[in-house]
Amino acid sequence: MTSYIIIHTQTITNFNRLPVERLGKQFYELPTLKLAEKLLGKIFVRTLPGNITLKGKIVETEAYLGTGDEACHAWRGKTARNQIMFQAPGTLYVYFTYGCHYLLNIVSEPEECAGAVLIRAMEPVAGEQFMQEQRATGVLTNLMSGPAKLTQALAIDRRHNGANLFGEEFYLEESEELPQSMIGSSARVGISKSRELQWRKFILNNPHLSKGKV
DNA sequence: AGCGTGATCTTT
DNA sequence: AAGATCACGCTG
Repeated sequence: MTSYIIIHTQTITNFNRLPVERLGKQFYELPTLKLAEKLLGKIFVRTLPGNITLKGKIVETEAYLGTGDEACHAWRGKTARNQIMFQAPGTLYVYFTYGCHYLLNIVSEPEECAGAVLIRAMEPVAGEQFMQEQRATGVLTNLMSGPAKLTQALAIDRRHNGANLFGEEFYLEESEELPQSMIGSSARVGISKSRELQWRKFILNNPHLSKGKV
């Protein structure tokens, strides 16, 4: 009799709070190209000191694979720069390029096997005010609509190379499954090698995609 | 369409 | 040691 009442109460509490699940390690244990698609629609969460929480929905990704992909930093093997790409799935690979930009990748493939998914664009979901200050613009579609824009909006830089998505500072939230009909593919942007691979994945018609291609 | 900016990798 | 390239973004 008593236990029945407790169960009833818990049910109502859970219903009202609509709990959001964080994605665990098994989520990242997918082939890189598959992971690049499954990441679309997921919510990337980044917390900062002072109770600041920034959230963005991933809308554009690119797959990079250590073997058979000359555009991948690790295609020739492990170096000081690319060693993070050989770590466990769910690790963050952040690198510096063009003298002023940081790019964010989520490491894929088993340890000692290089692979990663570049996060190319997000749609702001929370913390827009902080992002607007970081980016020095008020235009929402210009906050995270590019791989270097989103690291600036989220205050991500070389300090975060090697961090992972299983703590309080960074994690991914589950979201509704995205229908395959909403996913587009194209060649990756800004590379000269492996142009034939359609390894860029994006949510069709989303206004927060990076500029240039459809 | 052009350029800044600096780390990384390749070639001499 | 020198040179080329670069998973980009902004101005013009």
